[in-house]
Amino acid sequence: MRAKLNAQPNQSLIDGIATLQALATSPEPVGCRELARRLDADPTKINRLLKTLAYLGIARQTANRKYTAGAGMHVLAAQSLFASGLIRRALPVLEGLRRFGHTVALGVLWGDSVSYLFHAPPGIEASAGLGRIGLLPATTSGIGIVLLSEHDDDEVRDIYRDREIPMFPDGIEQLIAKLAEVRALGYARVHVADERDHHVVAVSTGDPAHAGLALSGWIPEAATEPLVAALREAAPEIGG
Amino acid sequence: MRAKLNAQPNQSLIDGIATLQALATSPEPVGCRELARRLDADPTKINRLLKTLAYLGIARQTANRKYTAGAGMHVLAAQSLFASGLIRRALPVLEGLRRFGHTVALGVLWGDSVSYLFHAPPGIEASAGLGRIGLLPATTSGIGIVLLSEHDDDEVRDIYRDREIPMFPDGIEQLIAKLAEVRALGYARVHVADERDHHVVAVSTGDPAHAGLALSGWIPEAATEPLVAALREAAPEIGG
DNA sequence: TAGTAATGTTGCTTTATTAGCGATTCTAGA
DNA sequence: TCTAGAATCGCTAATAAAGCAACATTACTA
Repeated sequence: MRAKLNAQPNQSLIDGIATLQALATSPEPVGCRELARRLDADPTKINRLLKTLAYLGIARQTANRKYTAGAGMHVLAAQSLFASGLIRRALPVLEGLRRFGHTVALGVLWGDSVSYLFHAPPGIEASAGLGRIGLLPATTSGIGIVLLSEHDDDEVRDIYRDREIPMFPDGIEQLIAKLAEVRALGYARVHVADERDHHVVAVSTGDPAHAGLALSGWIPEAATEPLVAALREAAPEIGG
Repeated sequence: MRAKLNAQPNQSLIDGIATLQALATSPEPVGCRELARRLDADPTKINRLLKTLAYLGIARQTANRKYTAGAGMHVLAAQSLFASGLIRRALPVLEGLRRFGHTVALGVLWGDSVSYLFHAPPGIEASAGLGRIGLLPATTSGIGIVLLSEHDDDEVRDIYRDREIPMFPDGIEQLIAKLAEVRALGYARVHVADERDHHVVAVSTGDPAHAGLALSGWIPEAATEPLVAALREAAPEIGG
């Protein structure tokens, strides 16, 4: 469930995290004004937030004055991903799931996006599955769908208010109906959006759910159940 | 080099990141008042910062009202570590360095701490090297020492002002002298603080340096040079 | 089960921080 | 060398944040 705004939120922190998010999702170092344009914010304000982040070591400025993630961001990242045990618990479990010969994925939902912590098709080294895929729209992802289904319908409506919804051309009601189906099933089965007749099956992990686990590939309807059972067996090992 | 404070830093963002750092480095979910005590800050302020972070998905509140990292933190972490390419570039390089039969490590410096992104002794799976070690005092680590040596002496004095320095009982001047030695050599060779006659050799990577690469184990003086050469060859593959 | 202590959160008011405008500095490219 | 765009600064007014006191919630013990 998404937390409600408290009585007196800190707007500077909201702006600062938005700046940091934009920075973290930029594949290349980015300039102060460009970032302000992306955020539709005043350049002076963004400059001050970036300079503050740089002072803290969360961001760093490259030789041509552009900004990118700094060592402090990597330390925070390591703490949250590694020291929390999420990746450490997950890697052997994910390795085990590869026995089915499908793509194995672990992802987390943030707003309307899914970040794939791990995504390994058959044939590549497990450790190479880290960071292969970045952020994708949540509604284009089986993991995204199963994690969205853990939200209230009202929350989903807020996330997608006045927005086109990728893969759901009929809009919010189509998405809400799909999420209801997923809730009833307890897992998501989604058609992959390419020419192959591939599907994703995905379950959530953690209580409350904070990550999703998926297998994808050529999965006929009849093969769904045993794969879901394997995912459900694996999920508590990761959820912590 | 540590960035200088700009003309108008954002104090709320500084406080917010301090709160987030304290949260990320807590091995267990932590309560609002406990966190305020650790930060020597007003509980109301910390509660508001935490609530704001929770609203953003960076933190989440557990069932017993304590706070821990949330999905948004994991997404930011994944973006900065994985999508930036740091881990993806590093893992095959680190795997290659294991041919020497020593412990291989990659770490980043933040303030007075080193976070080990990777630390794999001989005999364990490379992917298990992620997250094995958390935060350590920088001065107890070869990687910390080599990265501290990239700072101005004044910066180092600021970091350690009025503080005891782990492994440097004679204080700041002893540390400054060691850092000067490391600068002259271009690498760090540090005795491991246990009963074995083990040493670490470490070099920095990136320009400006933002991570350190190390080998540790039984390394006689005569074996230092070829190991340093291998580290120096490996470093640009990671530094990006 | 009731009481107590600790914790989490709110409302209000004051104050300090932040925002934005205009100016200045810096850098890259022609 | 000049120009344009980007980065950053200084100043001032406005608003957001801080802190105090009060209230709400929870957990533990007798």
